[in-house]
Amino acid sequence: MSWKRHKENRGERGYHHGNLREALIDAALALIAKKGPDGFTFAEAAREAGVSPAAPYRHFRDRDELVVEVARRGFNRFAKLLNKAWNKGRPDALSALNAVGSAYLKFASSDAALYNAMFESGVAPDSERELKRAADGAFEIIRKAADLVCESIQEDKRPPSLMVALHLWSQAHGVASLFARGDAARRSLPMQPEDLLEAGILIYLDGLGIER
Amino acid sequence: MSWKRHKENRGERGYHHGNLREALIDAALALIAKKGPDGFTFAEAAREAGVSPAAPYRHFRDRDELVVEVARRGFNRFAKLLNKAWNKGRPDALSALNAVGSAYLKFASSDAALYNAMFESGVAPDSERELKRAADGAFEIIRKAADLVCESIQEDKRPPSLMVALHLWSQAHGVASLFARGDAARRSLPMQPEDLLEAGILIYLDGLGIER
DNA sequence: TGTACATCAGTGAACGCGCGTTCACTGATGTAC
DNA sequence: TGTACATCAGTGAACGCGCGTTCACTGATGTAC
Repeated sequence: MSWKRHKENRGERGYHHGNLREALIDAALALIAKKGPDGFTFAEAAREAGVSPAAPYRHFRDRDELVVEVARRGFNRFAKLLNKAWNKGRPDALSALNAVGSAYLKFASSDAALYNAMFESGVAPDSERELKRAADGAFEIIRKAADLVCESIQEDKRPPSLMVALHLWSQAHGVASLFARGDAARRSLPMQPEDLLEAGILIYLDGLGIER
Repeated sequence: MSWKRHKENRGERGYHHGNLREALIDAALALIAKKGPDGFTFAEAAREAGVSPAAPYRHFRDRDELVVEVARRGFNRFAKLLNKAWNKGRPDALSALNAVGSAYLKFASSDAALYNAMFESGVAPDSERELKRAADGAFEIIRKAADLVCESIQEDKRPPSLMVALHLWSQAHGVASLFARGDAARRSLPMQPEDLLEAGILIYLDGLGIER
């Protein structure tokens, strides 16, 4: 409840909330975490934020707009985390790529509400301009990683790095969404998801013929 | 509306529906296809089946039990299709595996309602015994494929075939759920999802060191 | 073959509930002069 | 610095709606004798 800091730290607040928009997003996150991306309601988010059911309409046209905003922020945060894990490809491409993989799975499991909103909320990724920008921003990290990995392949054998990026993404998303999700639909796995993904990427890179 | 065949082929039916259970499952499928796995209601399914809102309770304890049943059937059908595509590994392991991959994606896109119920409905896969059996049955095909593929690898380099199966599954699921889904959340892709998956599997198998 | 009876599947009316949305409103905030 | 006013964010009551669930019921079906 970040808005509390703007006012008194007690429960009371004045007629104006002060930061309702943020509070609604927080509430949506909490509710998505609890009940999945379709299981939360506008009214409930308002209640959680301690505000009348009509108040959210000052900030969001409807429920959908709120979900899209949550997803957008999710992608931004996701991009930041992946970028940090990538660390400009240091100390070497392979280690950095593995770090990205782990960060991917970690995000999917510990920020399950965001990940759900981003990938399973049913919103069309291209429906909103800003949403698409944010999603592209996250994918950009994976592309950069694929680029660097491809550079170490002999030129005449070098695959299109976009394809490599898509392979990496779908492998990571597959592991995340089957075995590393943060909700009840997670499937059990006789190993750590991180290890499964790391091994898969390693084998794939061998297949590409990168030297290591 | 398979029950119609049991009765007259006209719209009328007697006091008893004749095959309400099936009709409700059909209705659930249609509604899931239209609105996603969380977007359908018990009442609406009843209406669609032309029956009073209390009638479904004779066949399903609640909404959830109906979704689980849909998912269970989905896995059974999925297993059948994959098995057919696998065709006992003929003419050779690699071709058969690719056929399985294509069948996987085809199912995800043309039976999107089933696929959604199976993987994104929020039901815990292990919550229902029969659901788990059905899901295991589908995975079993992938395991068989992985086994055969692994056999052609020099024994001292042979990876655990369970791991290989999990890699194949997550790769296929990743592509399916990002790029080959049959609903509005499908992401656009500058190539055929089948080709993306096939290329990915090929590279992966190269990395495993199978000869071909 | 007919009849009595048990079982079962679907009815329809009713209930309480929470949701989405609207409306005229009001209290707080900021700004022009 | 004070005051008048415009703007804005949130109120609270109200509405219509569809949902889930229950209930005593009733019509159809099957079976025992």
